[in-house]
Amino acid sequence: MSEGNGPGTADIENGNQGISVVHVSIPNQAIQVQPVIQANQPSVIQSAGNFQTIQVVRVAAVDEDLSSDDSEAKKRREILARRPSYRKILNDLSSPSKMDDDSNSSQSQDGQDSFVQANTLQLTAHGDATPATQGLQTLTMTNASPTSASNSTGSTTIVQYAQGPDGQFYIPVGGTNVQAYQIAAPGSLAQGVVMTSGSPISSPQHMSEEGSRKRELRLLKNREAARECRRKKKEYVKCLENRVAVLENQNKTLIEELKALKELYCQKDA
DNA sequence: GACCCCAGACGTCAGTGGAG
DNA sequence: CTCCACTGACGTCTGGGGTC
Repeated sequence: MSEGNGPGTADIENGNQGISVVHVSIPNQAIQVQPVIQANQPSVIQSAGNFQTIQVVRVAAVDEDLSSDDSEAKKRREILARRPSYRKILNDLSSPSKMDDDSNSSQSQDGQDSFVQANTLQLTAHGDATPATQGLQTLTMTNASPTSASNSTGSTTIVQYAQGPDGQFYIPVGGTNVQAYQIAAPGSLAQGVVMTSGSPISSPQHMSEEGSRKRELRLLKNREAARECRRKKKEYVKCLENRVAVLENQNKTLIEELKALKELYCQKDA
């Protein structure tokens, strides 16, 4: 849903495979919605937080392509079998889950800014009064997902660290609220002991200052990437679940249609 | 309250694939 | 070939719920 959407607004998406999704958000109070849908155009009505999300799905190409050649279907199957990254999958689908719960429903999810790459880094000095963090560096990852990390704000994700005069790194601890700082000596970020252990594992002598700084930066970036990856994976799963719901609904409609036609045929026959 | 279990989130490592 | 982003796997932490 685009950001400025007020009550009674609608978004129209065009996903692949000819699936058009219309999202309508209406305040929960006293609504009477009678979506006009054709027989072969099932609707999904779900409530999301304070809004009713009415999803009208038109599965056009899926039905209309039945008569087309098999090569396209093969192509599609191949693409599915190859299992590309979540980013690619979701970019292709361009239909991020709109039925998200509270955490995501208020975010901008028009399929564009949800999946932009966190590809630019900006280092800025950050004044901080904490003695251990004089010269605190702020690693700002612009274009990062708005829904990622607890310490992300808007479209930027801020990761903070500082390096003391002894070459040691100081990393904020405590999630959203930067409350305490722990010493993270170069090389101390070994698996499993990351933030909880203050004791270095390998001696700093073996690692040049430049090398350790590079390592810390790499870890910071990888940390953020992992967070982003998990978020995308969740969104991907939600997207799949939504599609399952839509297809189940369509299946139900088709079965009912078949049933009605059968009855009609039997009546005519009798 | 103490303990256990479980789900979810996190950070890190290692492997992979694409871009230059 | 190197660099980097992405992602699966692993271990850890944390909060909630259930039981005693």
